[in-house]
Amino acid sequence: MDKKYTIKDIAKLAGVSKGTVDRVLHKRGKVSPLALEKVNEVLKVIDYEPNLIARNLKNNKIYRICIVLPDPKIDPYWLPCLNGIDDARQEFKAYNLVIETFYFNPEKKKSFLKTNETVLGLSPDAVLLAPLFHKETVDVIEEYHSLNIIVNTFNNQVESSFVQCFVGQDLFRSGRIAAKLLDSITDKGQIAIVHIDETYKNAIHMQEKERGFRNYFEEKENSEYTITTLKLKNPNVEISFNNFLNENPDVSGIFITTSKAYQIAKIISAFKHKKIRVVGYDLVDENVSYLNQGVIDFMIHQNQKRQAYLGITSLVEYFLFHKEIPEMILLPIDIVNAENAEYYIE
Amino acid sequence: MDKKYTIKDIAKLAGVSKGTVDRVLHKRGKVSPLALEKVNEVLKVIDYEPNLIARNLKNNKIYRICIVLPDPKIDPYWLPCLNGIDDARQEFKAYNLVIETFYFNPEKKKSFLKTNETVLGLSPDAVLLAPLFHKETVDVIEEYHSLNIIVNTFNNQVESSFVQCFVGQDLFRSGRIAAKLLDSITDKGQIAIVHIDETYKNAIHMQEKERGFRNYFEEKENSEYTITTLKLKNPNVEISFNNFLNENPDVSGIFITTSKAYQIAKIISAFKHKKIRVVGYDLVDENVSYLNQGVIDFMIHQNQKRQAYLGITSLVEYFLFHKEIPEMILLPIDIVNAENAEYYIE
DNA sequence: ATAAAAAATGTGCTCGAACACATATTAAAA
DNA sequence: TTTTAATATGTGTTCGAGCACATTTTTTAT
Repeated sequence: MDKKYTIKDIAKLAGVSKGTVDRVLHKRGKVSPLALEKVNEVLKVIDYEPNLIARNLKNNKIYRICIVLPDPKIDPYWLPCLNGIDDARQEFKAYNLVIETFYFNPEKKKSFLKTNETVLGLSPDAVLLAPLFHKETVDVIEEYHSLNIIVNTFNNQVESSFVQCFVGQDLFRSGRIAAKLLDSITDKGQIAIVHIDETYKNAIHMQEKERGFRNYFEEKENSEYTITTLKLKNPNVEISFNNFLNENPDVSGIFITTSKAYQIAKIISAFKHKKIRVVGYDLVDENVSYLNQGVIDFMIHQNQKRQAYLGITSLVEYFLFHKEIPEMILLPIDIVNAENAEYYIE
Repeated sequence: MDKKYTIKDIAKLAGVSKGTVDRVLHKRGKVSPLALEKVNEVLKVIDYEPNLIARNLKNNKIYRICIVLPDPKIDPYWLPCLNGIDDARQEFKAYNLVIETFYFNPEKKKSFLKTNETVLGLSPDAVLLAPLFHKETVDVIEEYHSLNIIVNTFNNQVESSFVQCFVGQDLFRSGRIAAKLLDSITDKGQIAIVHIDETYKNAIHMQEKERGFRNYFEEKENSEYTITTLKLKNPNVEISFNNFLNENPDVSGIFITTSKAYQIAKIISAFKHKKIRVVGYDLVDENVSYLNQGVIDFMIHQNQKRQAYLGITSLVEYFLFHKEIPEMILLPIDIVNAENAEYYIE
């Protein structure tokens, strides 16, 4: 009853040859109305699922997927992505896939352009892109598109109709979550939103998080907080923030919009006056350390590993199994405290 | 350079036939020392990965996997599992797999035994089991084992050497997480651990969570809490708990060890005296509703969907791709508040 | 009516691993 | 040395989809 029908079965049932069935299934034409009718009749009754194994055995084209992302040696934020890429590579190693990683220097537009130039030269079937530089990205994507190379982006969103799929998180919502967390662990007083080393390339990220954060408190009636935004730049973070704390003794909560919560945590742990609550992003070692010490209360996990993983697998499954690529994959926004952190560290 | 070698390639390189290579690779014997040497020499140099697609095309055995779990109509806790099962079914629908679901009445041992009897009669290749009744489970697993049927368990752990893999969460740790959460949102006072409708079949679950919960506060120095355990049974939950609240005005936090936090939330939302913090389990509709109302503060997500999914996929990948089945798959323990709940509801 | 062109249909090979079976080689027995 | 047994090696088929090519049928033109 659960028997899998083959093209041969259909051919026999319809009284035609497998070639005809094949033509009907693939709408290749050259089929008489009568034969078409007969085959469709059979297809209506049975539930035909092509055997993907056989299909892939035949179609042994080598698909090449290139991943373009910032060098994790320069910005360790991207390090978990490598594990996600490895996972995907491992999972599909039986297939004819070449999955290659290409780094660029996240501080240099030129490096970004050059890396993409290299990738373009390889004419891969698809590219998974971490689009840091807005204008350059749009141009690059257009180039890929003109060569019929599919482009997925991850981590950062960029509005281009040539992007097949974006994998990432809803940053606005992520800001709201941070707000809710701080709200639940502090009473009243001043809350500081801290942007560290804001640059053109991550500004949108931070602003979106801030928007969500403020939105939460705006929606909440009779909220007893005042909210201040601070933009700090290394190497002056320590001095500036210390000054801020001294000038604002009523600070009860801090929301850091980047991976650099540990810088603030360091200052706070020295600042013994009162308990200040901290919420930040990303499970980099330093953050986890302060999380375990109780200086940071909650972290929000951006799940870069899974972003990279899903960015690749959606492409692979499209090539191999003809699965549709979704327009957007929004990952859950994981809340992490000292007790469940180990599950998310990767 | 990334070329995939085939058996034919090896044969040519070694100067033997593909039959001989096959015998060497599968250690089927009937190979002369000389030929063995020649083939091994080649294998040492190149990196041969058998093409799993071709292998599976040939070995087109139909694998049958049965999932045995409580009827979700009786206990909706199990409802998300169906989605996980469907996901797995969908993902592998191209392969020769029969994935069938069998329900039993979670309140009746007899039903459990009967369902397993039915499954045994089908002699599947593997079974994914939700082992509610301890003794009976051990016996059933032994029966499966004697028929060479692989058994994975999920949700509940049962110590039997015949279980290939357990998929679930670390309940002790989950208790600790709940403790940490309550600790971070309450100051001092009394904390109540509430077990609702504790029965033999879920007692271990609850106790393990309680152990973890208490362990957290034991480790913490100068904790200003007193912790009380309450065992409530329907239909007396409302009366008993109301009495408890009235007799203990210093209650500041509640940890409910089952999916029934909504019952407690209902009572609390009527009890206006002071803010009491609540942490519970599972994203059933009623709980989510109280989470959104702000009566429940945090939920812990047990991820039944993914438990079922991974329980199946580990089996499928073993059969299809000869992947090793891990002894244990521990899922992350997700912390959920009103803002990120939507991502986990399934 | 017949040839030529067009359309429809069927056949056969490929992909790589696995294994049955046929053939070749070597070793042991007569 | 020849026969027989044992062992080693090679060949060919299978799985299902896909596609090139061969063959058949139908249509159009002469």
